[in-house]
Amino acid sequence: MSDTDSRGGAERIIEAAIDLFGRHGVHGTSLRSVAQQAGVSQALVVHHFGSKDGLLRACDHHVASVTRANKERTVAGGPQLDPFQTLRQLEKSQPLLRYLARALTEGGERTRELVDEFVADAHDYMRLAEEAGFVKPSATPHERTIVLVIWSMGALAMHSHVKRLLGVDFLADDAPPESLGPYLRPMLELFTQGLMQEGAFDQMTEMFEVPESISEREA
Amino acid sequence: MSDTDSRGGAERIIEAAIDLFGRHGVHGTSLRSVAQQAGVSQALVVHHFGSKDGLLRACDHHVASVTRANKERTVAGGPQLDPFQTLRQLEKSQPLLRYLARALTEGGERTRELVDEFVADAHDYMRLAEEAGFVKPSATPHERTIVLVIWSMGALAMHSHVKRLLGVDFLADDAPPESLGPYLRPMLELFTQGLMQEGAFDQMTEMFEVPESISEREA
DNA sequence: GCTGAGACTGACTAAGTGTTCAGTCAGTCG
DNA sequence: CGACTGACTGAACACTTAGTCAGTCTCAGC
Repeated sequence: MSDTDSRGGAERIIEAAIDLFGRHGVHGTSLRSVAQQAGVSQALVVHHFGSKDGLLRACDHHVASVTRANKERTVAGGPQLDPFQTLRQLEKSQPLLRYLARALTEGGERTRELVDEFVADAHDYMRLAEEAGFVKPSATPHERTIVLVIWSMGALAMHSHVKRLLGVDFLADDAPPESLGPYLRPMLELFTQGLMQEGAFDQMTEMFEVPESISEREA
Repeated sequence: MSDTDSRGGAERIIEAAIDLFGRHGVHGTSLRSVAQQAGVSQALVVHHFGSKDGLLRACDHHVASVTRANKERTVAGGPQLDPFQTLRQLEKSQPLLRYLARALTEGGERTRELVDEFVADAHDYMRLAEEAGFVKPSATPHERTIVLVIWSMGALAMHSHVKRLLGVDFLADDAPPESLGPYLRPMLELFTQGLMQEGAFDQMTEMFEVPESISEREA
């Protein structure tokens, strides 16, 4: 909306689209509103991206490239429990994370590729962390990693409830690391001392003791 | 759709609305499509519920009453790790769970009440399970319960990815309990043996426990 | 100068949206 | 019987939607 914006129109449009798609969903966002927020005409949006679906794909591609570029930063940061922690430290990460949170649930087939990439990365980190002696070995390492990624993604998708219930804002731009405490502290406690007493395990696993068909799964 | 439907119009409309809202979202569902699926005119929908928002509230109320009615069943079932497990055993629970999964993420303030209820219930269950010797005590029991509920809700919201990655379908009507194995087995393993080795705990909790250590880090 | 390409726009279209309204029909009550 | 109620409908309403189109502007290259 500012008179002097050095960035090109297409770039401003994608930025506005990510913000509005994340805020109100795809169906709840019109090309008009995207154009208005970007300070351009609606026709220009179609001119650049062909259609609303084309704009959506461009947004996905943009988010994917940003997250991919951050993989190196994640690797350098040592063992990581939360795959989105490094994304949070990006500048202006709030709209991007909000878009990602929404895409994870209503994206359907579109987000499949991105999620698979998160899982693959997490698998690498877990293997490294296990070799470094940070995490314990598992009877089903593949499934365990998937469950952990699902929980992280799910918690991101539930960010509004997390903020209300714990006072932890996953989308905050300038949140200091210790502000995540009310979420991370019980998580770390669960991941060290566990949740259940020893006896409860055998009692509950009986129900799921099917032939070891799943353990065949491997990459 | 069927010529002879004993149920009243309002009931059929709510059922159709829950199905379509859960499938395509609120913005992606028109009153026309709801009326068509219910085998009724669009005007009747407005006649019964006043507006689209009124229909939405009626759906929320319906879901809330069903889940509330199942609280007793949950209590009788003993210690429960997943607050949605009993919902899954309902007949025709698939549309209801899908609606719930979508409402959890895009419901915003609307779903606040329902989520708070889930948390309050989970708090009761955790206290009972702790007294029964099933789960270990926690330094932050309140936050721990919230985190567990958030993970459960988040996993439900991620049901499409869970199905693709683990072959576990949270929304399946006729799924036998052991079909949840690939999800529940690593979860139980995490909750008994934990995830991290003993040494890793102190190393990572430093960041969130003592404020002085952080100021030292920055200096 | 001129040409052509591409960013960019206002005006338009056809379809779809939630909502309004007048009115039909089957019952119920006095 | 007539008055009345409530479920139910078709047709219209005003509005928004994604997408089209003709045409303007800027600017590099000849």
